[in-house]
Amino acid sequence: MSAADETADRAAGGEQPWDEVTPEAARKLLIAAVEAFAERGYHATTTRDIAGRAGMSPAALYIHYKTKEELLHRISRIGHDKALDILDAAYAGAGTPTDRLADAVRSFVRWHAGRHTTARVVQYELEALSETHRTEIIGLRRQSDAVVRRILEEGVEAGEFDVPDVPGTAVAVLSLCIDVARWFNTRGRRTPDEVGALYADLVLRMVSAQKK
Amino acid sequence: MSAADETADRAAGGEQPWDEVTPEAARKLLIAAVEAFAERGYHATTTRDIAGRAGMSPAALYIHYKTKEELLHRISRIGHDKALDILDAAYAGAGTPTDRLADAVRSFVRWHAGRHTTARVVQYELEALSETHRTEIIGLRRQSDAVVRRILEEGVEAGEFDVPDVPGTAVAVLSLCIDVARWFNTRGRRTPDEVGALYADLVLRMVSAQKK
DNA sequence: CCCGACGGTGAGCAAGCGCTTAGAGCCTGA
DNA sequence: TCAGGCTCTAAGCGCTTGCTCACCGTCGGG
Repeated sequence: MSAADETADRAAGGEQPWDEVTPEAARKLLIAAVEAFAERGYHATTTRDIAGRAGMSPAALYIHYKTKEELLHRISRIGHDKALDILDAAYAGAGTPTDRLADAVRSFVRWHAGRHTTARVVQYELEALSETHRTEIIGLRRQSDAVVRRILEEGVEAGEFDVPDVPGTAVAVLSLCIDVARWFNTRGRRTPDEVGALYADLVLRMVSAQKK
Repeated sequence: MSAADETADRAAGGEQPWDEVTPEAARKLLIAAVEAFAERGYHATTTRDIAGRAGMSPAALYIHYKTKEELLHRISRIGHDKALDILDAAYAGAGTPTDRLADAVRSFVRWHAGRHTTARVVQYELEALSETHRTEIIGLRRQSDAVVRRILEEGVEAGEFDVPDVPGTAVAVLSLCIDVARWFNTRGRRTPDEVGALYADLVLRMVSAQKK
């Protein structure tokens, strides 16, 4: 990946992903699976389809992954880690709660728009995970929720936010951002950056203390 | 259904649904399908599962529906009609744009929470529809989008709203409401009414002109 | 009193599914 | 040079899937 690509990619909401997946064949299969799952859904995707997209035979899949479900779990786990990283980075950032909430929403939305293929799988295929894997992932999601709630609480304490219902608003903010993965379309008019900016503005309006 | 049930149901966001589906066996199958699709998703649901929930043999399904996909289409069509009705009613209502937007969000969210089983199928199983059926349904969704956009425009004209990006905000508002179907849980702390009220408040904050 | 229509069942077909296995090709190190 | 270990494939197994078909009970009208 060139330096220019890296810059463009970071602007789109994430660095080159899937680097952590090795060897290359395993990564190619995983990327093929992300595309297929995002297009048709986990259950409508066949192992033959995944292997075909990766230019390999169906049996090749089982050298790198025990089951089709393990593939989904790897995708879901990496994606949730990334999403949580984004929120944590915004929480740890400098500035007022207002700045940090705007930053969190902006970068979180940018990722869901720019990587909407991945995000769609990560956010909407939880039910297909095994019991064990699902509870693991749900733990990560609770952490995301906690980060947003904490930013809101700190904003309220600082007198910057007026939020009567912090847990409810945290759910709404996260829900708003996550659902970008469902409707966002690369062929649409907006770039991930633009959607991120729009959403950051909308969320700030939702929580900011009214000047009367 | 008793009068008390009807009142409780209307409060939950919709009158007794599926009345339009006859005969009774067809309705029982359809209700069973809604439950199964909402729980596991369309592709993970078998015709044997649907028939089993309805207390019938697998073959019975094909007396009332040509294919499994036709069942999904009937559900999706009826659900989208209902959702559009709710928005239209709010649009046609009395009061200022502020009142009507609050009403739209409140009742739309109440439906997505109270009937989240149905709503989940309606909102998240579009991809499983056939090409023809999907384009039909997408038309209905565009109408919903147009209604919200029109309320926003009228509010801006009336000077009640300050919305720099009307189409983008309309998408965000609808997205926020729709995603309730994904996370809402009957065993959670909030009633559909409470979520509706919270969301109506949040949306009004998103669009209302700031008093400075 | 019988008859056709209707709504239902039990059994099962063809196709496609996730996954396995036997073995081929190829790289690596002694 | 070649043995041992990886990676990958061709073939296919056992099972489930959406859907069909021959047949059956029930019931209102002539």
